[in-house]
Amino acid sequence: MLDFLGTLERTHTCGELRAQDAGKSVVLLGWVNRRRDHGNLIFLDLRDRYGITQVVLDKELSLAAHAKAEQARPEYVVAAIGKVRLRGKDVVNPKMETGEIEVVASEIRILNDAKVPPFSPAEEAISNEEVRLKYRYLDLRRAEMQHNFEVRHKVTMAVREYLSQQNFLEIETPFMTRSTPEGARDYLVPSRVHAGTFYALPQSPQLFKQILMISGFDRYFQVARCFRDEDLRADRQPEFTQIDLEMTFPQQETIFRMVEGFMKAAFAAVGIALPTPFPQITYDEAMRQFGIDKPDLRLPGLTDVKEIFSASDLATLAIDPALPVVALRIPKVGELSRKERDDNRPLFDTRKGAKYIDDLKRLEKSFPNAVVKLRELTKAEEGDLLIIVAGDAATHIQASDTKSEGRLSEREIAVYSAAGNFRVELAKKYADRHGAFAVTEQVVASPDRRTGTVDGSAAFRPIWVTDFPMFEHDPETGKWMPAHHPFTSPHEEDMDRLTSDPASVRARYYDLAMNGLELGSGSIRIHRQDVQQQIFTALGMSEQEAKERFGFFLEALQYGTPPHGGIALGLDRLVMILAGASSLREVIAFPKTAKAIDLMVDAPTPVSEQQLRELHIRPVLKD
RNA sequence: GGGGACGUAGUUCAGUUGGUUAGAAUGCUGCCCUGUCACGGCAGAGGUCGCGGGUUCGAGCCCCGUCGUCCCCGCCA
Repeated sequence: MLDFLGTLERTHTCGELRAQDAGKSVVLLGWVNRRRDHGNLIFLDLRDRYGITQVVLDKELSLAAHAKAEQARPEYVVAAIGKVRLRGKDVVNPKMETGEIEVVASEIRILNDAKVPPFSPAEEAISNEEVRLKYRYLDLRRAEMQHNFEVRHKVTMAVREYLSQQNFLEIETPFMTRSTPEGARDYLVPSRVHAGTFYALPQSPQLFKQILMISGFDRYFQVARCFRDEDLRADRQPEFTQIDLEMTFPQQETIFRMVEGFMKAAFAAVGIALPTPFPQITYDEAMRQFGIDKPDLRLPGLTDVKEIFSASDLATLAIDPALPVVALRIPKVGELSRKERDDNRPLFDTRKGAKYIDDLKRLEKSFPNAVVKLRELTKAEEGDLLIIVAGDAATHIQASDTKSEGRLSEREIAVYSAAGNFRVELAKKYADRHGAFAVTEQVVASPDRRTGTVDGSAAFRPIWVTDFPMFEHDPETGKWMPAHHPFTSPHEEDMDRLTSDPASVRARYYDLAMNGLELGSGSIRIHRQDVQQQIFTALGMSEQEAKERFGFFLEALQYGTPPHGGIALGLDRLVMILAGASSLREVIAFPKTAKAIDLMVDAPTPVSEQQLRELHIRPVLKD
């Protein structure tokens, strides 16, 4: 039989009571975490968001309460009414925050029972994700998940607080908006009122926030939900949250200072000191030094080692002399066996004409001096893994390769990114050996974060990546495509090369990366209609076409648009880093599977004929 | 769209070269137990080996297909 709550009110949470509360009469309400039944003596561990407190039932002291506790099972919801008692010296539990006390119950009320759960929220060991997602409410009861969402809340609050202090206004923008054929696939919402037309869920509030600048709001931000109908990854969900902001009259540095400010505040909110300002690197430098546009600074970058080989050496090794020769170094990995090296082969991308040398012993036999110089240049220490990456001479530079004064060509990028991706893969694989990632885990797990502030300078390595190329070359169509959305402003001094040498044009576009993860990106926008038109022209988009796609926006641009710019940061990814999680699903309350299914509510589902008819939709199903 | 890993008790997993009655731990149920805290002891229940087809005297194991979960490429900022 279940009991009524009656007028009972909670006096303390289950994580609150300490030695100095001994003697107090208390009412605890919570879930049965565990029950230890010793016959005439029963221990109930009562759990809520705040912690766990041991409740004792002594048959001799209270027969009725003891009898109730006998019926209690894991995840029952229970009220314990009684007195706080200091535990005897030999039964103090130092592993529990409330371990110095216990509550001697005079009355137990079972407020609700529970089916036997498919897995226990009391266990730390995690069940398989399919089960976790189906029974998400049980999964979310686990201490780890409760902690993740506390982190998420604190980070969000700190960001809101900081931006609000800096005069930013939080303004909401529509979920039901207009489909724009740029970027990702849209999620569509059919209109009932207008047959055959659709709203789209926003991939980001991009155009709205720019229009808010035109509207004179000066500083806008939003904790904004975004929707993209693309295939998922561990760090990609179909709906995700961005800290989206935009401001008028900014220099790039103005935006950096804002973001650094709220990042520092967000980290401080969870007890981590993050030094500012963040370092900066240009896109080209990032590619040269890390082979990737989201460098992980916790490990050494690439080293240019072309000089260690003579021209004839390069020829002997079948290395293309026109392309970069770089070394990657992973500390403390030790010498790899033949088998280990074989196993690593699939991690290297040879598709775009890059190759690598990982057998230094063999190299040393023919080129002893080169290896000596290699060790010098890379500052390698004993036991560091060194691998040389270069262009394969057998793959000839194709006519489509993009050569432009001062910029990296496609094939150069191919070599750098093959090296950069290999570096990342090997770093993941040998994480136990180099220990650079463990530093982050230690800070995340540090208990000192609750009481004070932990130094996060080695564990969290943010970096601004600036001056991305304005255009990307599409080898299939031979056309120049916008590397970002087409409202990104080019550098003013590169404007005259828009059509003559598009590859050389730098965008006023920047990314914030941290620990090898892209946290966010933004840009200084185009505020002049004539410049916008030039960009469309450079992209081969006719005036007519531009009007059809973005007419409303081009119209707005003509009514006194101030210079403006902004950024959007992935809140989920930020929280993921701070929670030490390896998937976004750990920091999103109700996430979707890799096939974009919600296993708990079972969505998506078919809908009734009637609903479809009202929406003027007829499904076309493949057999 | 493509590649890979996995799918056996509620859960986590083992299951030999294809062989007779599919195991362990944990959870669950019952009984016992006054200082446990992952309590302990005894007894017990619990299986469509994801699903469908095939090979075979015989399939959890081999083959084909299919579904689901995860990771990656493509895609996506």
